[in-house]
Amino acid sequence: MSSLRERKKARTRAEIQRQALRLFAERGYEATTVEDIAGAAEVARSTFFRYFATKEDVVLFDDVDPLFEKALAAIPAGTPLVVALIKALRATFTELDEQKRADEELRMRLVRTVPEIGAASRARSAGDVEQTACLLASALGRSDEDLEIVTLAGVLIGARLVAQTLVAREPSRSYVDATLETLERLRGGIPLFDEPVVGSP
Amino acid sequence: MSSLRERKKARTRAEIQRQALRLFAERGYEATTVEDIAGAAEVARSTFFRYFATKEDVVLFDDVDPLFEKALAAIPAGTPLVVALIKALRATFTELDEQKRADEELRMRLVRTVPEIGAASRARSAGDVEQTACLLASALGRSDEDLEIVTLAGVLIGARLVAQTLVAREPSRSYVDATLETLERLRGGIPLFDEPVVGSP
DNA sequence: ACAGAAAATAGGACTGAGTCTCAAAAGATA
DNA sequence: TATCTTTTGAGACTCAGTCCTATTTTCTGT
Repeated sequence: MSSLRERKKARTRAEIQRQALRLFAERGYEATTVEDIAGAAEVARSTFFRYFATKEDVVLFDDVDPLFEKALAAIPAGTPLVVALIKALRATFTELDEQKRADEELRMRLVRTVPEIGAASRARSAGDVEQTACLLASALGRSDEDLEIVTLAGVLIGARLVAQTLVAREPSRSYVDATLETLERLRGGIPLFDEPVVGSP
Repeated sequence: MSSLRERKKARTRAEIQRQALRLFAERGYEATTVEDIAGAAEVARSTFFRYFATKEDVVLFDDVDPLFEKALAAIPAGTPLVVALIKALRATFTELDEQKRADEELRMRLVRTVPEIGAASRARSAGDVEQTACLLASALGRSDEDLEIVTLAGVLIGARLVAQTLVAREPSRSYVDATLETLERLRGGIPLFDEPVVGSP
């Protein structure tokens, strides 16, 4: 069913992305203009924007959420939620690595390295509370209006932010591991919540 | 110690932000250019960028945080952290005058409403983890490298996001109340963490 | 009170991202 | 082949953000 037209489109898209990643790696993200990328891919500048809405988008093909959703739904009923989340997270990322390893390396490095891309990535992946609440609601068979569901959604997004912070502090670290560790720590309850403050001297 | 120079700077900054928020409310975020804002604040375009690094920053800039920080430091030593946070939050907002409270409301509405601002706000959340961790570290007399501190910081940011969601659902609601309620709920531990998932049918 | 130092501002030039339009090219259809 | 549709190229345009310089405003020492 793939007409010549569709094959060409796919090839153009891939080529733009390939050249973009190559140039980002060579000269850096800021120092590479969209015009450079278009030129390297032998395409007009306006064509670039027909394939990718923004310059960041070349780096961010973020299909993680739907994959995670699928993985979570596949966890057998009766599993405690935290465990289910942990398993689904592992499954998602191992599946992701198998498919596109070479480019994925570079992509991750750019996300960690270039502040602008990192910010864009966080803005997308952090998602909003409502979205996560929906996910949890369907996982637990509850309503997404449920205040407990919403609260839990917030905590989980917080956990992701913590993981990102940990990776930022120690870039060699795996994001998945950092997330898993944070979830594990939260299983023991929210730390320090009843610790006394020291006050001002 | 506040020289004329510093007072003027503070006034200029406040005026730019006030005009910006007013214009955003009137014509929308996209439809308002930095030049419009500068003009309304009777200031040069380049001056705008001396006060705010980006157009988004004019919305994200928050002069409530330092107030909260002060309020937290004023809580007597020995108070459990959650209680201290709750008290400090209350104190901060009762202290705000009518004008600032209204500005704060509008700011929050824009963060929820304009996708671009929401994204920028989320993108900064990770940085906020570090910042919040510092705050908590000094409140508890610990190091901000402490993993428990960082984790707690993430949870609190999550709580803030939850509060925003609740206000979005029920706009008549006060943001402070929503935050306080969420903190109270979290005192009882993270809800639903060990609830069994239903799996896919 | 006044001169000179330090800081803030206005104003404008410039780069690059993102949008839009239109005519030409390539592909599909019959 | 002729014709209709989709994709592309090219260029004009807006606006965010950077940078530089001359000018004004505030501060400081005398």
